[in-house]
Amino acid sequence: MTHVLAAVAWPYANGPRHLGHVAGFGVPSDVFARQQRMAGHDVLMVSGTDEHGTPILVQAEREGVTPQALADRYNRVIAEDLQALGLSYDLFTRTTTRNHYAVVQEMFRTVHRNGYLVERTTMGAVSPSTGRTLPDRYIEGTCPICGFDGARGDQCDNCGNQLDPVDLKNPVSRINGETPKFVESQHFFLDLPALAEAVGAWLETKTGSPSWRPNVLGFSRNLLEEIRPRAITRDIDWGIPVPLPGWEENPTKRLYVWFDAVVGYLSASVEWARRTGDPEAWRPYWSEGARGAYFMGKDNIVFHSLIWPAELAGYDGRGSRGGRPGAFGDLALPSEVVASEFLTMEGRQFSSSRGVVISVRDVLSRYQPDALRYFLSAAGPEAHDTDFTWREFTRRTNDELVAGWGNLVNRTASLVAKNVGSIPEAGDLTDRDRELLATTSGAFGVVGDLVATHRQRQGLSEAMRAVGEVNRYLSETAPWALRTSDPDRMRTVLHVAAQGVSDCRGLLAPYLPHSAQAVHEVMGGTGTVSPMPELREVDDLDGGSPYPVLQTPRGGDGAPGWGSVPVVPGTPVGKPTPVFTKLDEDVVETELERLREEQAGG
RNA sequence: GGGGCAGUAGCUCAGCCGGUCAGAGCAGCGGACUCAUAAUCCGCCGGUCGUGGGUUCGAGCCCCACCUGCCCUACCA
Repeated sequence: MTHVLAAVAWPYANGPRHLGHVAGFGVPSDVFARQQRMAGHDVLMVSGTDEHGTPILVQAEREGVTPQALADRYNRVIAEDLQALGLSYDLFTRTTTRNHYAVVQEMFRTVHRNGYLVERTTMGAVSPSTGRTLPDRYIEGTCPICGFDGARGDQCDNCGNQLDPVDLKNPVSRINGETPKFVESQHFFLDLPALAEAVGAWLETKTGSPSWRPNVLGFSRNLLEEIRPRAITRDIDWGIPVPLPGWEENPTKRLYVWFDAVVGYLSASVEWARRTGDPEAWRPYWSEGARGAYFMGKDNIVFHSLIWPAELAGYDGRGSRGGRPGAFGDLALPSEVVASEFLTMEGRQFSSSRGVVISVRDVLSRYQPDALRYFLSAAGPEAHDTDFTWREFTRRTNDELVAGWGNLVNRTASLVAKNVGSIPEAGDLTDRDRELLATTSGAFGVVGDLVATHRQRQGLSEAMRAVGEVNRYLSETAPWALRTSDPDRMRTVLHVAAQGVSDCRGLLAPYLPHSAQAVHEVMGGTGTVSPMPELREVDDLDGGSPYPVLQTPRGGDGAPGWGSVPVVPGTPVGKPTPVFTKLDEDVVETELERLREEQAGG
């Protein structure tokens, strides 16, 4: 038994999340966490909404609400969506809790005390009307190199050169059109060069690890080569105050959103522990022997393989300036950074502004969560970008999920119900029977290894192969033809088939938890085999406003392990109702039409 | 500009460290079966593995160049 921290990227609360988001961090982390729990590990899966930073501020102003009100709204929307998908967080919280503020400030103070935060004067763009930092990406102007008009502050999309916004000609704020002012400002920088050796050494230990994708490792190493100190404060009034005299009282200086967002993994662990009644319960998940798996999309790699490890190394005092850990003690760096590539939508990149988008909520309002989970697990962007199309979604659902797995459950349950009424006893097993049972029970080892090393697509394909084997077994043994000729043999076959279905259910449970539960019940089982997250309203632990959290009941009596569990003869099985809904072919056209309208209107 | 990924049957893709690796699913065609959400099972058809070089006894798998598409480049998973 190992302590496993499943650290899931924090969705940004400036709007509902779309399919690409849950393909990147959501489904893969849940498949992993569920499988690891079944395998007997002690898993802590945490996340929450990321609620600070400029985009939320801008969006709130556009809507005429406070940033907190905007964050409240989308925090709830996102939590509800993730719940509906069945993501089994032990705690899904948010970054505007007092607990989070306190943990982030403790992180800052200790890293500062250890000497890894340095103060510098910078020249940066601010909005003349508000005095806030204007991020590079919000500045537009003429490229000083190629003369292109639509260059952004950080990069010219025309010639591809990286730019410094100070050099842009005719710079204009994309937020309100005013001309930005470039002013000197004091900021704290995370001294990455002083931590580069520690981070580099940590990365080196991951070379050759089956849990690291080579491109993530390569990309991360590359980042280390040209490492520079990085500003972690901003001129903005929405964020966590800098906990130092002279700064804390200043309403226009706040910590940079990314500095606080990654600390969320720790603060959420702490919050989870405090809510269990044992405030120290988070520690085993953050100690050296624990496994810490971080899930995100590829655009987040830098924060998880560089910035966060550097913050942790600075906190622990592992950089070139030495130091010692703060109140949380020595904190373990991630053991693996699992990054997905991107999901595209009908051949185009997801874009809310261009209407190339479908929200998680929309999909779940019309389709079963496991159909979406199946598609994303079978065809998601695990190793490279992949495309979501309605045609392929419909095909995967109908031909693989419904016709392959759903039908196997249905035909088996139906045969048992009609001919016996309960799971029959097995008589003498033939070689064919043993072969099938060896295949389905043996698949646990293979699928488990694949999921544990983040090769979930292959894992699912192996699980579905087992499904195919059971279908083939039924065709070959044809129990329906034995009813009168050899009822004893029929009972044995049905017993073996029921065992095969049970095994497949277990193999698929991490991927398809909703239907695993349903299949369990169709086959006469009782109790919970797939715990589901619950949305609860809770009080802030430190006197802030109440808020919703997701929590998932742990273990329980009926929680099955990772392996074949013998079916119990005599368990009553009635006439089954289908577990999955087959999609009508016109779903494709309907959805494409919806998308076209979205683009026309958006 | 820098970095990365991909280019394998009509379609979507597997192919980990180079030696039954030329595969799977879908589509198409033919058969079987009828327990099951017209589901399932069997068989057939189908590819000079982007292009050109190189290394090797042997290369989708390694190296170089090129072509094409995509992504990241530090506040879109």
